Amino acid sequence: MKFIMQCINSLTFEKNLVMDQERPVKLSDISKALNLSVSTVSRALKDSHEIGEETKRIVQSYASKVNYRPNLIAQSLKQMNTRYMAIIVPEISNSFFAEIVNGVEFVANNHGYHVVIYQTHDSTEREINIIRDIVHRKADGLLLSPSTNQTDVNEVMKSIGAKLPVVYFDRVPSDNYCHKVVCDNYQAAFDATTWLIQQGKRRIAHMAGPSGISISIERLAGYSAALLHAGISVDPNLIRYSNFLAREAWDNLRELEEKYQPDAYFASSDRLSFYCYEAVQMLPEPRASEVKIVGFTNATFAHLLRPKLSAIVQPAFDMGKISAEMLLNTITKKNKDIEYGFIKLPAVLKNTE
Amino acid sequence: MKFIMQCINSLTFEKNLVMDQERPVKLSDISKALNLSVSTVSRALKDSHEIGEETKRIVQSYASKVNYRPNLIAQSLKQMNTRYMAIIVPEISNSFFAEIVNGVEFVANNHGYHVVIYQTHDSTEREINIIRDIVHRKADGLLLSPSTNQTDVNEVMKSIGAKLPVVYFDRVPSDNYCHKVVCDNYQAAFDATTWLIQQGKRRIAHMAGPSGISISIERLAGYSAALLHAGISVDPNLIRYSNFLAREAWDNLRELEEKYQPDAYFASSDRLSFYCYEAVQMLPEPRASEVKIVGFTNATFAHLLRPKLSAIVQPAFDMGKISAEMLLNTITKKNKDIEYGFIKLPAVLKNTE
DNA sequence: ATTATTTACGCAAACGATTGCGTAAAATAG
DNA sequence: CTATTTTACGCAATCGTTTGCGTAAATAAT
Repeated sequence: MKFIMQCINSLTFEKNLVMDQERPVKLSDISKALNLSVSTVSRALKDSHEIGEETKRIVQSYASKVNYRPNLIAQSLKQMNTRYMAIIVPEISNSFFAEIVNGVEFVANNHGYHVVIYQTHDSTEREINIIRDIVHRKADGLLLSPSTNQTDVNEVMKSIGAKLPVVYFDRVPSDNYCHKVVCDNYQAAFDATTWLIQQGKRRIAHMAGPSGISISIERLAGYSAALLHAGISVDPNLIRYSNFLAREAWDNLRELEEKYQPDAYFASSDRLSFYCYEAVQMLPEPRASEVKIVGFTNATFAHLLRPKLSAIVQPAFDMGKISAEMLLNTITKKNKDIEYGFIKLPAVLKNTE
Repeated sequence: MKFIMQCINSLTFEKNLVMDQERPVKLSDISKALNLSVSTVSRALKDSHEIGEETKRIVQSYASKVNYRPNLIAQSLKQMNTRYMAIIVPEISNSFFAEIVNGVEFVANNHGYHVVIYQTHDSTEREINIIRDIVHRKADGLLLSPSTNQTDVNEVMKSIGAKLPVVYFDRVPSDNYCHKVVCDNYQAAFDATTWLIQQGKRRIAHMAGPSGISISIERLAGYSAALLHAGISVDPNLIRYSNFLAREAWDNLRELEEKYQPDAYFASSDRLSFYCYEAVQMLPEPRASEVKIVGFTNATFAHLLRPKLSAIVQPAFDMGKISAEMLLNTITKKNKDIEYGFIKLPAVLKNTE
């Protein structure tokens, strides 16, 4: 019995081997089999009006019988488009960006587009290489959240020019000659800070992201406005800029704790939120459980933390959807008059018990 | 002054517009400019021995001057390869898979390959469509961790046959006619369960993944072996299979708590670990802090949870690296005799205080 | 000096599709 | 019944490379 099974497997295996030799069927195969020209077959398959109904039926049924799939490489070469869009994010493991990607995929797939995901790991050098490569591979469009150091990237983007439709999201350039999708960072930061104030906090530290990028600026502005609105002066000592290296954030946190002992933290990014949380948990009680933290994060399990990490949750999925829609629009009406879009979505404060 | 700036910007803008009209330079542009044939230019650029040294220098320097980049689409069409590999994962926001992707990228990029990431969101239908699309787009290879329901996927993979080199990772088929990279799930589960036993736990529930897939089977085996090794009988009531829907896991957890009140949980996946943790935290004290949990997870911030979530951490980055290396090997020595590889890496238990 | 061999390049056919144009046959118009 | 239009298809160029083969000129061998 076992021997028989062995034989069957072996047969299946050989059959597969034979099938594997077959190359994918192409237009000329169909044209030969049906005694038609390649062009007729091509047109018949796309239901052209120049082809007789009868012929179309024959071609289409034969094509589906032999499981014909057009060679996308050849199509791309001829049509000068690839039907895929690229998205560049710092890190896919970051839930915020993962959700954005999901939103993008949702829209793109519905339009027959593919999404190719790239990670910069917050390295400008990688980012530039990626952008070059995307251009090189002829992506139809790019969704971009530029990494920390913007100047070089801008240079590259300039040199690419209108050759590649681009939609910026999250971190966006300040000028208005581009498509942008963001959340209302100012309002979110204002709300978060106001909430901390309502909890009785006064010495609220702000762990900001790299200075100079849009999100840092807007979140700082919202934080400051909330303080001033509550009649609290803004203490520059309580504001710390960190890039995305753990080291820098930790140094900032340690110094804040040593010198200023804030009674609350407002963290400007996912990673900063968790660094902050970790640093505070390492403090001796009762401070560890008294210091309140609110931070930008879309991490799915943030609500599991005790004491709580209050979270500003961005509508990442929608941001992704809208970004992709904007990109598809500019891809399809290329060469037409460009109308730059700027979408701002609200973020919500959660885990405030 | 502001007016002048405006003008400069305007000028730059127009200049860019002009540049944008330029299409990318191609071989024939170079050949015309240098009065050489296209073939000579092509060969000169790849340093062919059939071209005179002098000519090569001229061509190469001119090409780099005009910033020539070969059209990858055309190259792909001609050479019948695309120099990119696809990787299919359930969810990129899952740190385990994100790390795998990073490992894959690391190796692939070093070999001039691109990595295109696809998500199935644990939908077999999506998975099949993705695989078809990957074949369609002529990826050079595929890294695959098949989703829950394997049969349909196997069917598709069969029909693809040897046309596309594939390396399986994490969740792998049982047969030996394929390349596989996994961690030692059995040993990891054994260690985790043994640790719980050492903590004095006896009624250890196992939240298993979908039955039938490799990781579930091996982890269950390790769990059972550890119990038996400690002289504890395996109670089937304490073993619950959940697919990746939250609903099912929650029902399982509720029933376990109502009927059996385990004193520890061993969770078989990232998501299950967190569901488990959440469910236990919702129990009344003192159970909430007495019940110990250990689960497979690579989440970077798992160590922040209190009470602790002990974690079995897989060497995801290395798994990714090795998978990519295996794939590159089979891509390059296609048609040669295939030697199937099976790599098993150790996982480690962390957060055990 | 004659033949054989390199050397250094060009011609043209691929790769697999798309598409403008040309043209028989069929249909309609005059 | 001829003239014109429409229908239904084929030819061949094209997208940008790569590569087998052919061949002059230059060099080497006899």
